[in-house]
Amino acid sequence: MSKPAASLKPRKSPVQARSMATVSALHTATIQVLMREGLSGCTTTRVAERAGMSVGSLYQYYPNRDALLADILEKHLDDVAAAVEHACHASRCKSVSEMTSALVATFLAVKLRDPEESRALYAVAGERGGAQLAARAHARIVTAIADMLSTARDAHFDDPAMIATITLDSLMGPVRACLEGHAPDGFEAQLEAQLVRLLTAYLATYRR
Amino acid sequence: MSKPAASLKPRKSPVQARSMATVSALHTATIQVLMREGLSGCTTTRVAERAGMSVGSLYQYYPNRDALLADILEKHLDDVAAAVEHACHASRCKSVSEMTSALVATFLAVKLRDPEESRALYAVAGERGGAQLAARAHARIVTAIADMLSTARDAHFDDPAMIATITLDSLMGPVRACLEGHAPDGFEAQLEAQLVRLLTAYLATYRR
Amino acid sequence: MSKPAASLKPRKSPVQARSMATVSALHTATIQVLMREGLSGCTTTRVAERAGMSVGSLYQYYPNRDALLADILEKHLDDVAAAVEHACHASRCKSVSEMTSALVATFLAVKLRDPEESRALYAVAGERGGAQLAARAHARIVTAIADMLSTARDAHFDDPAMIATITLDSLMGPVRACLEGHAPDGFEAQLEAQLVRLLTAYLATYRR
Amino acid sequence: MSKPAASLKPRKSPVQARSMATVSALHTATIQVLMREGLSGCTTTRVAERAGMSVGSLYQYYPNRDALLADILEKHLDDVAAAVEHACHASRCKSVSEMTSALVATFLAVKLRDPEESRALYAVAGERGGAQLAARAHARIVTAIADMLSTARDAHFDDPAMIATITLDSLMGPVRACLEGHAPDGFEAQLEAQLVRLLTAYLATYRR
DNA sequence: CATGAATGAGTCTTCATTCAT
DNA sequence: GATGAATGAAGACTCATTCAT
Repeated sequence: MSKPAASLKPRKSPVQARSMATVSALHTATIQVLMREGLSGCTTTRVAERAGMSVGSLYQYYPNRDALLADILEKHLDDVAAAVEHACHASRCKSVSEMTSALVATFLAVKLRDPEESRALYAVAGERGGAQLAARAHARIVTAIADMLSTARDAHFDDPAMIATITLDSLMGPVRACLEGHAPDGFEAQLEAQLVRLLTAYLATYRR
Repeated sequence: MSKPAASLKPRKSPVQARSMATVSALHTATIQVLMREGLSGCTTTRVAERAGMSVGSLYQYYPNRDALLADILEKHLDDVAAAVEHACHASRCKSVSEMTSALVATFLAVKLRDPEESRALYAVAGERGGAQLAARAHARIVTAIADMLSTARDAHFDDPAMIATITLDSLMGPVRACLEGHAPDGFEAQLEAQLVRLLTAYLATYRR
Repeated sequence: MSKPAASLKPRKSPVQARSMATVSALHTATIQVLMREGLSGCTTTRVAERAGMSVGSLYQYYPNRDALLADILEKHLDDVAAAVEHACHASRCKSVSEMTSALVATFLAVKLRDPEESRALYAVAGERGGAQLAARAHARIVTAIADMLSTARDAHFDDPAMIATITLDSLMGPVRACLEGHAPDGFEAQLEAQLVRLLTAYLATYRR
Repeated sequence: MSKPAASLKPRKSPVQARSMATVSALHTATIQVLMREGLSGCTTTRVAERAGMSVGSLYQYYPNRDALLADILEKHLDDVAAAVEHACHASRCKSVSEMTSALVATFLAVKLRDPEESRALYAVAGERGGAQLAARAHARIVTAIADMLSTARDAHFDDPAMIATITLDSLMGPVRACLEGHAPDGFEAQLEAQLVRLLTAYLATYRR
């Protein structure tokens, strides 16, 4: 992820079974290499090798390295955003406490489902193209949360977008820390309960 | 920050005035290049050039590029940790509300004093060696917060380390988001107040 | 055109109608790609694509890229040589002035009929295998001109081959310059007249 | 010579003795590789190797392959143009016959001084960037010849530029053919005399 | 026979690092 | 000590060619 990158879009739409398998292999391989070697060690050769194919094949599916990285990042972010949007929608008109529980549970579920992947992608999100994708996903999620909060049965928010932003970001902090390994033993076990407590207490200050 | 890096320690202890000035110039130059060109564009030649010296001189002070990056990251993290430790120490035996205010104010002050620098360093922290440094600083800060919380006049924490971790991480989330630019207009203005509100509400749930 | 190229000959003799059409399509496509993308941009894939077939099919007709390029060059050179031979034969026993007019007219006609093609092929002729083909065609044309000159009604040449060589080459110079675009406006319009004047004056110095 | 080529200018001005030697070595090596391997075989690695240095060093002096090729072409063309300009200037106000002799002698002298170099550069001149350089040099020489012709003591030219173009191009044709090896034995020996004869006869048709 | 995905050697170019001056 | 030219391994990417479908 750097430079001006001609096109970040994949070259072929993976319609055929073969293509899908290949793209999927690349996806997995990229995550693995990213984890093991870091962003700068995530070379096209290494990814192709790990995916069991030649560099040439990689370039049959992605026009350049950045497009590959952007693609896996985007897919991940889309998953997360979609999951949160769904949860938020389902929790409309509930109480703040219920909203919080659903949000935290959902967020942890998607983010910690494949911790390796989540962790590996933080590096990608930091770079040029990745930052934009991350920003878009962030905005999308903030909107979903804000919309949900607006319908809270037992609270009123003058500036839902701001509250939603704080909510999301203070949720992401511990999740990220957890993924990056800054966490005492047994932290993860209590993570959900603590986050629910944190956010519930926060949002409850807006109870009407 | 990559590869197995022989030694990440600076070559000379900056005892002499000259050395200190040189190292300082390198420090500044590195941050600037990091900001302008990104991690991968932060080459030794460019850093040396910006610092007004030759590459050869840079290598007089650091055994390799990673050591340089690790050094500036470490210094930054030390600053932050020291500031938080100081604030935490000064707030011992106060009320949860006072603790929260002090902590948030201090954290924002150090992190947002030079936002560019903070942001640039996230990329460094993401790579190999940086993660360890970050973990160490994180642990140090958690300890400081936990120690402070243990003395809270109006609350009791069974597991101060866990609470401290959540506290710190949920503080870092919004700060990071802010640095990375995912923030609506006027977000920063309200940031401090909201974070105080968030953490105060959270810690207050442990009020005795 | 490069490397040691196993065999430069087409794989099949275009006996069948289908083959002929295919080879012809490749011929056209190659010229077009050559013109649009230059020699180095003239890839087998692009040629096949433009010819409306797959790379695999291209390789059914030519053993390698060089053979394809050599083939189109050879065809062009054969055309030119044949035209000149014909004109020279038809002008035997005429006056120097008539010979000159016929030669110039014929040469310009074939070379400028499709200027793009002629130009594109110069690049091909420059490389390895192309030089030999060009040399052969050159020799053939020189012979034709020399034979014609030997029969001139109003002049006598002691060394017809030498005179023919000078004649041909000094004709090719302006033609090439014209094709390559080094030519003032209106140059082309006067080209034929000037070349006739040039060569007539030259050959007339051998008038008996 | 292809693509958009950022900058075609050398990176350092070869002011120091060392630099000059290095650049000179690259110059020679490039010509040699160009001759032996053709334009497409003239790779940066090969050139550096032949010049007895590493690729890195080559890139210390030229920003990319095209700049290297353009530079040697430009130097050659400048030499030729300068020589012709000088000769033309020195022959002002002479007779057509004297002008012709001087022009032909000068042109052959510069072009055949180092035939290898001249020949190798034709391929370079064919490509994108090279064509422009060639066009510029061509125009410069045509102007020089036209200016000279205008002052001819024994002839008058209504359109000196056109005549000069024909003159130059019909001179270049045989020279080029000679360099490319399309020439019977003993051709070169008579070349000068024949070219003088050719051009003198041509220009004499404009005698007043 | 046609197809086009797969291959991988080979290109250009960069950059961390060294060392002669 | 400082300098910066030289090095060359390594990376991104291309493309001629093959071969399973």
